[in-house]
Amino acid sequence: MIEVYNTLTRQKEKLEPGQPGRVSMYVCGPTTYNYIHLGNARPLVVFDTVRRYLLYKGYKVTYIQNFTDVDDKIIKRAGEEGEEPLDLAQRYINEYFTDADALHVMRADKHPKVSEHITEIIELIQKLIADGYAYNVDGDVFFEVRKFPGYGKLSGRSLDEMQAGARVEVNEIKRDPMDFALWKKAKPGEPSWPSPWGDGRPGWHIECSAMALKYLGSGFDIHGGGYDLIFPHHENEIAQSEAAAKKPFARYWMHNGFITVNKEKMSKSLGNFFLVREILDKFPGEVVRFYLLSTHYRSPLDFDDEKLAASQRGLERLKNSYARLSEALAGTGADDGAAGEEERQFALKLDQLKESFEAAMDDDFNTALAIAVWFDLAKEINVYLNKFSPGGPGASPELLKQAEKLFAVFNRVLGVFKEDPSTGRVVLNENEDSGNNDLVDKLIELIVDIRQQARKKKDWDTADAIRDGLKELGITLQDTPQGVKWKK
RNA sequence: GGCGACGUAGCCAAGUGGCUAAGGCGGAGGACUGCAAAUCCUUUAUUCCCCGGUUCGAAUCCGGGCGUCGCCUCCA
Repeated sequence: MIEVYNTLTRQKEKLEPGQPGRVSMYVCGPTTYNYIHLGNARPLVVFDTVRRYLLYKGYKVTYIQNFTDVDDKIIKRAGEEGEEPLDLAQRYINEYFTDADALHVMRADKHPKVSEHITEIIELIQKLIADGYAYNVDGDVFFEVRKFPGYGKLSGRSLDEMQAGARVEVNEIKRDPMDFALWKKAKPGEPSWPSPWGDGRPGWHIECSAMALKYLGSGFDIHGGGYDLIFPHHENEIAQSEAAAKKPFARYWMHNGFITVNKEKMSKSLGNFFLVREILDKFPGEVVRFYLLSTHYRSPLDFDDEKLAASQRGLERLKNSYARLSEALAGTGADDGAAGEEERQFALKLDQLKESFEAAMDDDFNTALAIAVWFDLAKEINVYLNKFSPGGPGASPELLKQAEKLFAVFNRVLGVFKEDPSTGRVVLNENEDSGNNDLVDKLIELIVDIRQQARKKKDWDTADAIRDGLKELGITLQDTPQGVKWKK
């Protein structure tokens, strides 16, 4: 049984999809006026992981993530760069996929764009006007919040409370300061579309309502996004959608916590943001993803290079264990396969670990705990493998395969390492450049050979000098029982 | 001002009424090695911000205090 923390009810609830065996999800995607930053990346990775776990549990998942390609910030940026707003938005949509791919975020079933859903948006607004929830003031259309009784139910505040704060800009043409724009009258030089109220473009909130209703219908299962979207964005989505459809919009609202820098929210206005691709210059995507999942999704996550580096070292541990496993598996030829006490223990552990992993994920997608279970798996693999010395009796290939499979399952759910689609096996080093630089490789091997000759003669001074010298060039040598391993 | 979240080891981070307070990084010790490196193993919080209270029993519940952060305006 999966439990989900629902922002709407402020508690964990049993996940019961509207249609048995199917889960529909809508996640608010980025406004594409720049490369995405780490704060944008968190919901992508978090909800991608939710999706992956639901798939693992056998649900058919319909996953929609929009792009906001019509927006004030896009228009502003386009003006600065002398580019058409829609072209600029499309450019960053393409760039988005580069980053998302690096983080192993699966493609949504549909990535709808605002600019391609103007018709649906207009129809929705028309309905809201017809039903008395919205009004047109000379080409600007607003949603009248006082007409929607449930306004404030998601963010947990009342209209009166919000106005007590009274930091809302005064806008004479609105009936209530909290009313928000559904349709904005066109200004010269801005992208606009014809509508019954004159040329203009959609307000921010209406797009998500229109697209979610179109692709998932009202009463779909999970709506996700960042914590800061609760108000006003999601509050307004609920108001519009439920006013129009006369029934609940989304059943479970999930919100991820912020990425912080020195404990302060990472945001564009504070200027303390880090672009995903800047980070990817220093760390592989799998490390970034692993780091993003190392904390529960609702908690804040503080970012700095040190923490990523710590994650990277932790990930090495997982990789090593899997590499050892693969090596052992390749080496186990003729084995008695006798199921001794060691084997029974190990088999039992594997079962327990699988259960623990699922229990962690069932509990509101507790990836931090799930990762701990993953480390436990690595340890159990190591402990089991340590019982066998090279040349002696081998480990059980059956169990090793089972362990490998479990590792791959954990990996598939968390999406950390790439997977070989044909074998289902984990790919540990997707970014390693293979094959090129033949000459350099050959030179290194020549040097290594010479060093080996020195070592044979116990000429340690020469051997160490070569090792130190190569190290300074960024090449590390390891003398192992299987021979010398080197790494650039 | 209104509303909300959080405070667990040197650092990160699970756990929210009861077995020995997960896991990772770092540290320490050991195995391996010519020495290293890498790896593996072991170890690392008598205690969960502080003070009261409830309870047979609290990191976990309640009250108060201190501190940090967030939302209320575009933001993932």
